[in-house]
Amino acid sequence: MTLTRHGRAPAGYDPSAFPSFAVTVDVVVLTIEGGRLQVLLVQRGLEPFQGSWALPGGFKRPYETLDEAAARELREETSIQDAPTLRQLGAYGDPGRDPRMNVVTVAYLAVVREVGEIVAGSDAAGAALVSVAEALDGALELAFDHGRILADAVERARVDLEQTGLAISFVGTTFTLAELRAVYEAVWGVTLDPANFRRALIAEDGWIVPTGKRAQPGPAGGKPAELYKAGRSWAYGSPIRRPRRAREKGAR
Amino acid sequence: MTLTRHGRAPAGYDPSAFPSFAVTVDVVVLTIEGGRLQVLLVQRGLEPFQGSWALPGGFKRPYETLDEAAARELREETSIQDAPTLRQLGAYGDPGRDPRMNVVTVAYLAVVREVGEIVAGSDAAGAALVSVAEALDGALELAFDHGRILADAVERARVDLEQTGLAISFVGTTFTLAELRAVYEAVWGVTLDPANFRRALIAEDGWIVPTGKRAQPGPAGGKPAELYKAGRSWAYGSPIRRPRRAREKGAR
DNA sequence: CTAATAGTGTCTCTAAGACAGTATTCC
DNA sequence: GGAATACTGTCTTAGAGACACTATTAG
Repeated sequence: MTLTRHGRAPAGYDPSAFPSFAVTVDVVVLTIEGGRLQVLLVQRGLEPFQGSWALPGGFKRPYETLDEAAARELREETSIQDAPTLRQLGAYGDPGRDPRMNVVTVAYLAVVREVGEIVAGSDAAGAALVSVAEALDGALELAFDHGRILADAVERARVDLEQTGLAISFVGTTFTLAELRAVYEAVWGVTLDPANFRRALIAEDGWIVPTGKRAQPGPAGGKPAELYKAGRSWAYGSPIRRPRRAREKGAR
Repeated sequence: MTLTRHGRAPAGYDPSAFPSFAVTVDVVVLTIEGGRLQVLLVQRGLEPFQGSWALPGGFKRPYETLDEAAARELREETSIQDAPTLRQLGAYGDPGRDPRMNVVTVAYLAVVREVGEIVAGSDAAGAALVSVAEALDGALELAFDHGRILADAVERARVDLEQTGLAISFVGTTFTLAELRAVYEAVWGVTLDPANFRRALIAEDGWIVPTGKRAQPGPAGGKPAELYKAGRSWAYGSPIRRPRRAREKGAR
């Protein structure tokens, strides 16, 4: 048979008439630690990428959706049971991206407060949280095209931080305004004015709800910060806009 | 063999140990005609979607990238030889999305000034430009999950119109400000003030460059509009921001 | 002439941003 | 007390938006 105009096989198709692929799902798990954006990477003992780091991932199964496959991979490799912010980044299918076989991978972005216990697998030489800056500047050898995927994921996180309520996924159920501000500062690489940040959040109801409790001050002291929980408005967007003229991080 | 922790087959893998898929590429071609956003759809004579409309698309081949596959499909079905704005939307792999076989499709968005001659294929009962509003409100029966893909494409276009220089892809090499404004109005479904629109574009150099020529007025008369060409700044973004409080289209 | 479209000038109001000053903690 | 962090109040300014007005065409 020949391929039809649409490239799809008609009703009585012959499976040998079109190329077949393995389809995998890779997950970029981002979190904030020490005021810096971090990504979860695993190290594998397998050729031809022995010793290099890779994103966690695995095969899609025929009877699950892509979203379900990503959620399953996340559950299998971390102690994260439920990641509401698991979102698709895109598909990567360059020929030769996996030298062993014909693989199209679909990348996902997950944003979590903490990674928790990392589930050690049989073939994993290790797994670690790595600074995104380090992973992207070439200091770390990344397998496949995972460097490109990671770069795309970070760019997506920067956009979503402004367009969606992604920010609260980085913090716990209760948080201080300084913690929330640190999320924006780490992902965007900027410094935000604490006073204006607060004002944007309390200008309208729905962003933050006071709990009445206070956080413990750090070792250097300071006034104890109020603890808030997230309001309903995060379902629709973010109260903080990305600064047009980015103030360098650390500048004042 | 068993699947490894990463779900990938190790060096001496057995191809029968993981599920295989057909990978297709579908292209959402958007254009503006008559002040309305339109999409290119094809009608097919094949079961089980006989009589329904679908996005143009076809199989990815092993030795091309996904981007190349999308560009090839676009060339094969329209007279568009080169679409600089061909961008990936995402992957769609729900089980059963194609009842005939196991298919993961990767959707692309192309924005063009005009579709030109539509290349008729052997199995295509027809091809047409259809209003996006009509295609999405259920008036038209769309095959597979192409309704969802189209909805995602339109949402992406709305975002990219603000974040990137997508707008000039909708117009020709020279254009009037009214034409350019119509792009923003059609995609966002809003009415923009012509005066403020002009001001945003001439506030900085780099957005529009006067050609010295003037367009012919329409049948209703009016002052002939200056013809401009696009400046360099469109590579980095858009001078027009999406209105926060959307004025209804047609309101004044 | 009127209707229609292109283009100019100007006013108002909001929100971003800068920053001085106060409150409460640790040392 | 001083240093550090949390929080409040206020001023300035850039930009979005509204809209009156002028210019040039078709009929």
